[in-house]
Amino acid sequence: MAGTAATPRERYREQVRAEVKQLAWEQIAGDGASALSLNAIAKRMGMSGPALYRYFAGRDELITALIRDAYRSLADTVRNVDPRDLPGLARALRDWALEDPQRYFLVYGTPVPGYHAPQDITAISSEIMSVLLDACVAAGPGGAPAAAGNLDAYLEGHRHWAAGHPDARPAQLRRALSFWTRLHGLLSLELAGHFTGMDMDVELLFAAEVDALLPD
Amino acid sequence: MAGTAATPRERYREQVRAEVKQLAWEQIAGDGASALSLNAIAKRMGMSGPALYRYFAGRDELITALIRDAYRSLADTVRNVDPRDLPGLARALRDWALEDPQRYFLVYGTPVPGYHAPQDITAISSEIMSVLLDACVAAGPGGAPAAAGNLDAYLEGHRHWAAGHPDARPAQLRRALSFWTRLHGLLSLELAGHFTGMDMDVELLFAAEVDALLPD
DNA sequence: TGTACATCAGTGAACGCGCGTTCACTGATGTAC
DNA sequence: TGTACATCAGTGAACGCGCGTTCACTGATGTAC
Repeated sequence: MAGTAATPRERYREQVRAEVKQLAWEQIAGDGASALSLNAIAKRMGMSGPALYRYFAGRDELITALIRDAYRSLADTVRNVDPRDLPGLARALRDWALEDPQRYFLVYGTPVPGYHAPQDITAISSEIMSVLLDACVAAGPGGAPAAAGNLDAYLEGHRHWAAGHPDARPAQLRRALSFWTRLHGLLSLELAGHFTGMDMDVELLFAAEVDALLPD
Repeated sequence: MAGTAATPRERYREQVRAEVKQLAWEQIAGDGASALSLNAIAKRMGMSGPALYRYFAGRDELITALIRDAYRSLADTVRNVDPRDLPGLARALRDWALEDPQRYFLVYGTPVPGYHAPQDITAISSEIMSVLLDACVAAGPGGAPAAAGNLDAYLEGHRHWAAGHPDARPAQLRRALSFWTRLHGLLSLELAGHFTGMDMDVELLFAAEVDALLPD
């Protein structure tokens, strides 16, 4: 890796940090991010509460690390997909979300009260968006030339969020935005349990929505 | 109204209950539902904590009442729209969401940890869905005959959630589901602040998505 | 209209809990000569 | 290889806080005769 050979102490430090995060995720998986408690984690590790302050400056730093890891994990996941395979990208996103719903919510759900993301996290966020744009451009030309309300014209003037893709046509930008928002809508409703009473095969809905994004 | 004439005491009770809920909403608007505290509300009312137990059996009952009111409010809002005006319905939903983001999240967001909705709330939920279905049927026949993965065939066999609409065609059921999930995707990402860094006119995106749901 | 009683709103003290965080300290591990 | 010192992990006590909830009680409001 990038760093030089780690001393045993450094390796031990990283190991304990990882274990803390691991237990934090288990805690979050149960009751959500707002239930995260340093003392509870310490207890499960067989240590006393203050010991964790050797590894994290406080609760906030731990949450930040978790959120960063979640973004990083998603970014790595989508970058592992063939950049020309839009349905594959959708499937990867879905699998990632179902693997750990609370992790998904930490990224795209209700914001944690009073928390503001540091800059490196927003960087990972646009890395994800960039992969999405790649796939949406590769999927071919966009569909209908212009949607109502001249959205296409607007997008021509507001494509700063797609800075790495000056070649993308407005219809392809639209496709990326729809991909993102539509799939998030389905996933978040599913993960929140809003389909449970409906006896609905969400995967089928998901596939249909992906299909609607592809050229005829 | 339905009840008989209220005694002064009964009226006072309702008044205090309403004030408690009002302050609870203000608290939620700031820090989300998990930050709701009975003691804090009592303090803001100039009363001592235990006094609230005259009006709510506990924190859980208060949250339940708030969630019920939120669902009720949304149901009333959508029922106030011309049942044939699908774009109007979309606009009403959007306005309602923007009016109080946390109220929207209480209905469609990350579920409150450890909370299970009582039956009357799921009833209101299907009331909302029913209005949606009305508008989606009235909007005309569905678009393309069948999406990929024979979703239409599946929906013919799984339309129990649309019990009040035996006349609705599969393409119209699809339209309702897309309406719900797509607009939720946009709204929840917007309310969670995921568009803020993008300099994006979400209302335009919203209008375009609604447009895409209408027959050509 | 007045008296006797029941109902109910609200108080204040208390319980037990878990939280994040600080601080002074003990022991073990590593480093330098 | 051995000694002297510095570094660092982890402990235990403590602080202050706010939480939900219970309990016995006071005082005011309503009801019945």
